[in-house]
Amino acid sequence: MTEQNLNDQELRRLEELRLLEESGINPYPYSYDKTHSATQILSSFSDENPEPLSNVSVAGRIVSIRKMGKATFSHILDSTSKIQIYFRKDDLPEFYELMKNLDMGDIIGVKGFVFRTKMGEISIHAKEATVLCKSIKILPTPKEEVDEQGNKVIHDAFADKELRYRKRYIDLIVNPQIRETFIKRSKIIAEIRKYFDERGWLEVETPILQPLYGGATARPFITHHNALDIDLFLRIADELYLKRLIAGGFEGVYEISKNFRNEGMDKMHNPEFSALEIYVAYKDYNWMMNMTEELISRLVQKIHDSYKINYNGQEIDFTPPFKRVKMFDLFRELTGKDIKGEPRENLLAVARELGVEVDSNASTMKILDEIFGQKLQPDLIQPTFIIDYPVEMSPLAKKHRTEEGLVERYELFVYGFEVANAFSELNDPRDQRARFEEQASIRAAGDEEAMVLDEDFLNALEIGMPPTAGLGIGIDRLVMLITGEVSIRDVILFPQMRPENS
RNA sequence: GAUCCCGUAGCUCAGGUGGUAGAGCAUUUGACUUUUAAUCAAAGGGCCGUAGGUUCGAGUCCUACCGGGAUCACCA
Repeated sequence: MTEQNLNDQELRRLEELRLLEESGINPYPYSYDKTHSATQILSSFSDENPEPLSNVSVAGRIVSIRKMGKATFSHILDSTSKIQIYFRKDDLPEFYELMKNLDMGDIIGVKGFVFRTKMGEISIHAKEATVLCKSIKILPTPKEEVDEQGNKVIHDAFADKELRYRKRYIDLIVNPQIRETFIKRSKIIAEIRKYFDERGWLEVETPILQPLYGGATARPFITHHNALDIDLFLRIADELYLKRLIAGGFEGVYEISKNFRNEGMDKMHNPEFSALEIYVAYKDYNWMMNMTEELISRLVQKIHDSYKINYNGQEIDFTPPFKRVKMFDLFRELTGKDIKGEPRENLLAVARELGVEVDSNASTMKILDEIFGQKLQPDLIQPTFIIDYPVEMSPLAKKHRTEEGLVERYELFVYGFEVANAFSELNDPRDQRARFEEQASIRAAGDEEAMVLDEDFLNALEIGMPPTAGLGIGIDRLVMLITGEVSIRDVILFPQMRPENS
């Protein structure tokens, strides 16, 4: 921060800072004893008995100032809410003088008594006040109005998305609804941990730097370890490590994992994102489906106090049980015929008939995926489990116990996007090796995203992994649904951005 | 990666067919001891994203680049 780069307002604030110090004030003191949060005061004040709140202290950032000569009204914002402070020159003459050198954005502590103003707002009448931090840079100044219907109207909101994402700390200060979103995100994750911990499953940490990447189909980020002089990959998933732990004897493990995928960014994708994976021994995908339903509906209930939410203008009902549909039954509904096991050429013809855009050399798996993605997935608005996928689409899932050519896998779709993916885990090492080899040939044919054979993971399966059910949930998308946000950037505190000065 | 749109004061935005920049909030000065988008009076504040080009003259027209958004493609 050089003085040349500052505008007139900022230079003025530096001058105020100097004046404060000159008058013996430390503008950056070490601590402050606050007795209450703003919310605690607002929710516990009673007009009949204000006595319990006759001597409180609060701290927060000045977000509005209305000076009226020898009295001033101001709102300060703490982590819970805004609260109005009433300053009278008669009550604190020295601080009142000092207030000339305070601005919007400064942080202060206030001691006083709680009362209700003529206009009906619960406020603190200041008896003592302390500067806790002087702000040099200017905050945006949105104004809040309450119209006749009692609705909040925000004027001049800080709305520039680029600035909001790059300077999230400003966004959090001036856009209270964003703060709410991230509080909800934290609650959702805490609730997930609580649910799993109650059941005795172990939260574990597995490597982010992996010598081989696996557990999903995606292009990885590559980095280099100097001491070992080897390239390492940032994980695209933690699946293969968690399954090693099940082989190692843990019966329930989960990890909330940052994964990294070197692919495009849009409102559904950020290069680093959070995923939950959980593996439970001696269970299958049917059991896991019930667990998923219970977990997700419970999360919605905890946040909304209801199973029904509104997402992007659409009511979504998370009341269990969720709809369950076999994938090929959906295909049958769409096409009027059973396309399971059809040769590639026939599937291609079906796709063309439906107007699905698909490359003529696309694999069987790709064609099915395209038909599903373009024709079926967008209509899966209400929570729906899609069950039993073709084996080619699922190299880590166990073959179906009765259906030839399928695996025991389901995905949960809500509002047209995938929220969860789970299967009865493949634990036959011979089959797993064959699937990896199949992936290798797909890779050789030019698909960079096909899975890489992981010999050590196969070794773990050869040592023996019990029957296991596994589940992955995209945390960011789940948070989007539950908080009503339509862009992943609004549920990630610091979304990836291109650097400003390149 | 493709297409379209955007970039003007700290913030939100105006700036027909080219003629050296405007408003509200914020800031400064003054008035005001229950206001709440406080109000009233006055003042200051701009590399108009960057670099070229056309022109007597560019915020405005053209080109490239930088950054962002939306849609599509790719992708869980």
